[in-house]
Amino acid sequence: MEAVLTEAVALLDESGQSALTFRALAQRLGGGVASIYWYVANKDELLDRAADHAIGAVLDTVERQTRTDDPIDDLRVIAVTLFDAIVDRPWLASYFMRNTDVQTQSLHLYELLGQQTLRLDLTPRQRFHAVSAIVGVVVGTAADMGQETPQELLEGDVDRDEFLGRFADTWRALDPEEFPFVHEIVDEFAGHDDKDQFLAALELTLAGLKLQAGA
Amino acid sequence: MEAVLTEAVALLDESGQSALTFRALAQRLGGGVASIYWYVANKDELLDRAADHAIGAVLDTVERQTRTDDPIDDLRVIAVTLFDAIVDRPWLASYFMRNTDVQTQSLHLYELLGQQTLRLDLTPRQRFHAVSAIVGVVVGTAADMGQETPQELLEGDVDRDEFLGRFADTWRALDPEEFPFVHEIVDEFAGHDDKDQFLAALELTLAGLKLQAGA
DNA sequence: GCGGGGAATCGAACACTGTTCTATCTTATC
DNA sequence: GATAAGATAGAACAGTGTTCGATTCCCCGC
Repeated sequence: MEAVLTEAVALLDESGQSALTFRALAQRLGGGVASIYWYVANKDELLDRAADHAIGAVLDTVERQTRTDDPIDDLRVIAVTLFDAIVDRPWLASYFMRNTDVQTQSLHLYELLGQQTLRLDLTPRQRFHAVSAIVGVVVGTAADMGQETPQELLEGDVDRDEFLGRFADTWRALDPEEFPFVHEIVDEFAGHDDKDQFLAALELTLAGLKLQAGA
Repeated sequence: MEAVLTEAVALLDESGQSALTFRALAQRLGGGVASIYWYVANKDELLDRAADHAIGAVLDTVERQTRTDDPIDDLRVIAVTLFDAIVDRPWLASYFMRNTDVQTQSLHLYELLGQQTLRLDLTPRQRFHAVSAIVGVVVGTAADMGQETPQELLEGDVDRDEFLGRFADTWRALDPEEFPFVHEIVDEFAGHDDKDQFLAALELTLAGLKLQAGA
C-alpha cells in the first residue's frame, strides 16, 4: 500500500498526471496490473490517496512552523505552504479534500487552518466561510496556474517569457477602444509572476477577513 | 461548426462531461466520427470552443444588466452571473479562459470585469491582480462545488442533505480535542448552501479590494 | 457542358485506457 | 498437512481519442 502510493506520487512528479496509468504503475512496482486493485477500488481512489499522501509533507512543514500571535499571519503561512505544494504538483488541486473519509492528512490541514479562525472574533458560520474562502483562493489560483502549462513549457522547448509574450502580443493587437483594460494590464501580464498574483489574491481575502473580525 | 458546438454543449448539459465523446457527438450530428476533426484539432480544442460558446450567454446577460455607479457592485454582478453559469455547467470551470486565441467571448468577459477596475483608484498591477483574484474565487469555488457531485446526487438516489449529513456524521465522530474547528463548524457544513459560501468568499475579496482602492 | 480542385465527409483501423474475471501462488493457523 | 484467507498476476473486454485513405460534394473558370 505504502509502496503503491509513493511510487504513484513519484510517477506523477516525473511525468505528470497523464503518465499515471495502471500499467505504468504496475511495471514500476514490478507486478501485475490487477494487483493494484487489491489496494484500491479504482483510479479515483488511487488519486485521492496519492493526494493525501503528498499532503502529509505539507502538514509536516506547516506544523513545524512556530505559531505567531497573529492568527492572520498563521493563516497566510499555511495558505502559502499549500500553494507552493500545489504548484509543484498541479494534480493535487483536483483531488485535495475530495473525500475526507480517505484523506485524513487533508482533514488535519483543514482543521489546522480552521483553528486559526478560532482565535478571531467571528461566528461559526463566518469561520466556516473564511476557511472555505482561503482554500478556494489557494486551490483555485494554483489550479489555474498549473493547467496553463501546455507541454511545450514542460519539455523546455520554449521558455515561460516567450509563452506569455505570445499571448501578450495577440492582446496588444486588439482594438484599444474595445479592450481598454486588456491594454492597461498587458505589460503586467507579460512579465507577471504567478506567486505574486497568488499572494495578491490571498491578501485581498485576508484583508477582508481582518476587517470582518474587527481587528 | 456552429452545429457541432451547440450539440456538444447540449450533450454536456444532458449527461455531463463524461458523455461528450466523439462517437456520441457524431451520432447526434448524424455523421461520422472523423468529420468532427475537420472543425477541431482535438478534444481540448472542442472543449475550449464549447466553453466559449457557453460563455456567450453569460456575456449577453451581463451586458444587459445596467451599470450602476459603484464599480464594486458591478464586479459583484458579473462575478455572480459567471458563478451561476459554472454551477449549471461544471465543465466550464476547467476550460474558462484557457486559450483566449480561440475563446473570444471569454476574453470579452474578462475585459468587462477589468473595465470596472478602471473606475477604481488602483495601479495597473493592482487592477490585474484584482481581476485575477475575482476570477480565481469564482472559478475556484464553483469548480470545487461542481466536482463534489458524485453521480449519486445526479441520479437522485440520494438527496443533498443526506449526502452532506453522511460526511457531517463522520466529522462529528472525530475527537473534539484534536478537531475543535471541525466540531465548531460541522453544523454549518451540514446545512450549508453553496451559493452562500461563494458569496461570502466573494465578499471578502471585494472588501479587501474596496479597502485597497481607498473607498 | 465540363472538368478540376479544394471543402467536407466517412468507415475502418490503431494504440491506449480503466476495469474485471479467473486462476494461481503464498502464508499462517489449527 | 489441510484449509482458508491474503495477495498476485495474465488475459480479455469495452470504451476512448486520434489518424489514414478513400470518397463524395459543390462551385468556379474554361
